[in-house]
Amino acid sequence: MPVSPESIPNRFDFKSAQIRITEFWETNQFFQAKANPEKEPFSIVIPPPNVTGALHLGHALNNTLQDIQIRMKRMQGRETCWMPGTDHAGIATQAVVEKRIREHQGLSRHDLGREGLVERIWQWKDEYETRILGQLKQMGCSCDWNRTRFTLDEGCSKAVRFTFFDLFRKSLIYRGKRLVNWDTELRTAVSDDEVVQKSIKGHFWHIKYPVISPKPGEPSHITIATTRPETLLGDTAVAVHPNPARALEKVEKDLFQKLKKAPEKEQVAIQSQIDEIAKRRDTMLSFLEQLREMAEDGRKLMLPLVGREIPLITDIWAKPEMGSGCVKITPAHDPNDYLVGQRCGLTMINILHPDGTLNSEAGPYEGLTMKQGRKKVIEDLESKELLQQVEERDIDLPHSDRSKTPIEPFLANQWFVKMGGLAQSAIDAVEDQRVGIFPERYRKGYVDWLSEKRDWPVSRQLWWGHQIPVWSRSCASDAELKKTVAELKGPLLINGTSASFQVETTEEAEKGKRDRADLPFAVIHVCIQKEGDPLERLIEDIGFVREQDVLDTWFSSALWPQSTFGWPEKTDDLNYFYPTSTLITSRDIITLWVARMVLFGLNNLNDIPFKEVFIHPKILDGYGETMSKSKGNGVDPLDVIEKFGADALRFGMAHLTTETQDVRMPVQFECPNCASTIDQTKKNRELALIDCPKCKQTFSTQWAKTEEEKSHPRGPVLSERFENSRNFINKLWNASRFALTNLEGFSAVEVGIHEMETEDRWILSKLASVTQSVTSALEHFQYAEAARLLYDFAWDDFCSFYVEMLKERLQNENSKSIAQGLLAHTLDSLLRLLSPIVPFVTEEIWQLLGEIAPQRGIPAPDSNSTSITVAPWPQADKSSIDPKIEKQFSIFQNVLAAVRNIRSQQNISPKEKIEFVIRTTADMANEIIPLKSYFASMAKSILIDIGERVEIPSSHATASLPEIEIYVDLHGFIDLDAEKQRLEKELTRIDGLISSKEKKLANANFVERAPQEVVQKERETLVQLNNQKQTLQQSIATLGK
RNA sequence: GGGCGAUUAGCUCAGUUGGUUUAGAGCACCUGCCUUACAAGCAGGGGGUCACAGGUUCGAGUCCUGUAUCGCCCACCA
Repeated sequence: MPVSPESIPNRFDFKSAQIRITEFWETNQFFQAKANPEKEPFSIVIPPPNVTGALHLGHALNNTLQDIQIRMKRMQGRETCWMPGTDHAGIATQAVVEKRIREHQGLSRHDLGREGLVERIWQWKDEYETRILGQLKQMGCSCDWNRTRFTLDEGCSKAVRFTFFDLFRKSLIYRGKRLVNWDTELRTAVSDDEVVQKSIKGHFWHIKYPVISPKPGEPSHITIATTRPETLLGDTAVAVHPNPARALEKVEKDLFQKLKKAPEKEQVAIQSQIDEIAKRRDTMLSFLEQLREMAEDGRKLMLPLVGREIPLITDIWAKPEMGSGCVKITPAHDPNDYLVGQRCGLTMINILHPDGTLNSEAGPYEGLTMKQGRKKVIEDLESKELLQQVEERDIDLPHSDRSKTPIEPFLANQWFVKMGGLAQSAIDAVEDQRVGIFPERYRKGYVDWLSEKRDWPVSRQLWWGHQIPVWSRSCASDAELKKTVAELKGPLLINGTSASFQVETTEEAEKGKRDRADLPFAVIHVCIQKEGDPLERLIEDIGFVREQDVLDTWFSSALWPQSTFGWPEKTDDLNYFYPTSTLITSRDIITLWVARMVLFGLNNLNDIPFKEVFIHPKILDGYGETMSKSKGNGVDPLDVIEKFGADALRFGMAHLTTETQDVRMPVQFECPNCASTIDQTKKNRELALIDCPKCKQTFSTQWAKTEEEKSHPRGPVLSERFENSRNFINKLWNASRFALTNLEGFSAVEVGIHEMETEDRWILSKLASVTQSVTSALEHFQYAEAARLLYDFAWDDFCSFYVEMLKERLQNENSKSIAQGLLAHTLDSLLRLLSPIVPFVTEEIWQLLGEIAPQRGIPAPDSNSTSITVAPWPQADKSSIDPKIEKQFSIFQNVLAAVRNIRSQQNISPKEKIEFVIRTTADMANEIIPLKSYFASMAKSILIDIGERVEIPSSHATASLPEIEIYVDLHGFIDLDAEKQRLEKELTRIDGLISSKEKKLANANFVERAPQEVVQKERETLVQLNNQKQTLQQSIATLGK
């Protein structure tokens, strides 16, 4: 079928191409991976997106970068597996689904029950998983879709259970009472990583605690200050520092140290702190010492409102430099107080129900929420005149990242993973480079975080997740304990191979403080390795009850690289693809996810999960804020694909991924009525409706809720950043369109170097360099560099020069065949190099090219392949790299630019043909002559003479390059003023250069100490510049006549 | 409080081990072009004392120190 410009549209129709090509890829199963010992494997597991919602631009970036690696490696001949899947995202997903059910039906999870809620979440999951996978496919991600996994599926669940059992058996998992971050809304503990600090306006209450029967000279009450007065209901002590004098001294000393090093402007503040300490020493020290003695004397205080006697104790947590110097201790509701409680053996009183209301320990306040409780406590204190003072104060309060409600520290039973040895193994893996982290600066955060070796709380009081495979039973007495253990070991044969048990002695029992009958003596926990093991029923029969809590989402995510390849089974896939090659993710989950994958990989398989990790940037909006749907500044990748195409999205993403992290991307609304763009501001991004300033019509945003609002067409949030990429793809499309229309009758022939023109050798030299550097850039995750190299090569070298130059040759039957060969070859290589980044447009062109030029290649013909996705990656032909040719070509380019510049400055119509001569050395002339015909085609300028002696036109414009003088014949229509201006501007520039060179060379130090070749070069340049100056001066003088 | 990063044109960003004729691109801007691959294009142009102050060096956007501003992460004051 003949190809004409008319048969191919002049814009790449990405919409239809994407659909067609995606189908083509799927039908041919190009992305399916099989363990194949003949080939070297390359595997990546996707960071499984949460099924909480649709993918955003950050995901688009993350997955584009993975796909580029995958596609390149596939072309490089590796057996390539990109494992897709999604994450159940416990808290996050349960929270959104609960919220929705509450909003739509007014029901809580307790109305639905566990099974009901979980079923609803599965529905949600199905919906969003489909959507997410669809988005990935639309982006062109070349995952092996047959392998798609989910962190709650059977295989992952098995891996979770086996891992849990293994750790349990090794006593690396234990249950303990800990102060946890309690989310009262979701009624679950959340980890530290799911807590964010928010500054809010609050108060600082000073409350008087009466001293019980004070001795003469002793105070009648002690004042403590608190931001959370309601917690006093759970107070079990008041503390004072054991050595207030020393503590003050130490603080003072530290401040002096700091003062010495501090910059001037901070010194005043530090000095005033020092003064404050001194003042305290005078006014308060003796009082604090008196309190210390009272504490040592065992004095007690009366807890206001509750009427409980609490001890006055000494503990270093009390800071004499702060507040009143005394601090109330609420061990069950404050992390620091908890530690004090442990140190001093204090009773821990939990005053909260899991839903955040006060329990019976709060006496008359029972049933109130914390907020109501605070109000009532304050009122009561006021009426009893125990409130001494109230200050306004900004307080940093921890909030749950999920429910956005304040966190209540809460004492609860939780399961923990012991991190000591596991963490150390993960540290070692990175420190001895078995796992490489790029950019390297992220290693520090990883190592530091693991070095803390804080035990990992893994239980969540949720319903959506992996239920903890532990059955527990309380024993009221030592006898009962012994009997049950004997039963487990005996008839039930629990010996650690597929089931194991632990005995948890309760703290109360340990301390011999068992004064409450409802507290057990001990608890036995049984962990069973396999789901559905008959043992589950057997132990339930003897009173064991399954743990209701589920595991932290990260527990299953941490197993992702192994569970998806079949672990705990020893599958061929696992053997072949594990450890995976590369992990590409964002920096906020280096600790939560990356570190834990490493330690679980080492624990389960005694091998790292991946060899290298690449941390990519974050995409921010124009104000430097993170994009998110809740702010209204989020860009939906599908909107970008809709408007600019998937390739433009991908190329744009690659282009953004520089070593310098984080990219600002100003975003705009696009008016759906007139397609004009409206810059997004912090104000308008929160509006449901926006009036287009151009067409005056109204459009809606993501915030549209009411029917009225939704009746307006939706205006998507986009970024102009992708326009350039779209244009580039179209440029590539049109260059290919040109090539296709000019390759008719093409047959691949062997082309020797002697048959080539200068420009052929030049483009091959450039192509070889770009092949080399693009390959290296991508292998080192330098995406922006790779995109830039390809952009410049395609647009500047290939389109602007090479294709332009071929136009003439393709008209000539004699030279046509070689020109076609080079055109086909260069385009072919360019397409392949671009294919990982822009797979759709390159595939589309590849198919068209395959029809008209089934064979291509230089020097020898090479056959096409069915799809560019499986075509071999171009090899750089290093023998083509020819600096001499490149130099020669750049001289041509400079002359061309000079002539074009003269044309433009002289306002010569593009249609007007002009003539010019070049005065230059014989050597230089030889360089230029082979390319001289192109001055005519590319600048409508005929080079009529060149050499050492040429006839200079009487009326001319001049340009002066190193060793080259250009005289453009402007007989008659020269614009003298314009020419004079141009020359003088050029002269000023040259003069500037000359003086800087002269200055440099006049410096004796430079001449003596700099390398001789540098000095020599400067000297030559100076001579050159002076020559140019002379030419210019002469021309100016001539003009004056 | 600890750690990390950034600061280059109006905007968003490049700038490899210090040395090409005195910093590049895209967008935006100005001038001229519908030149049969591409107006999502072509040709030309204007615009930056590389945040500031010191230092090292023959030579600094690039290396070192300090300052300022911004951002992120971690830990936190009853």
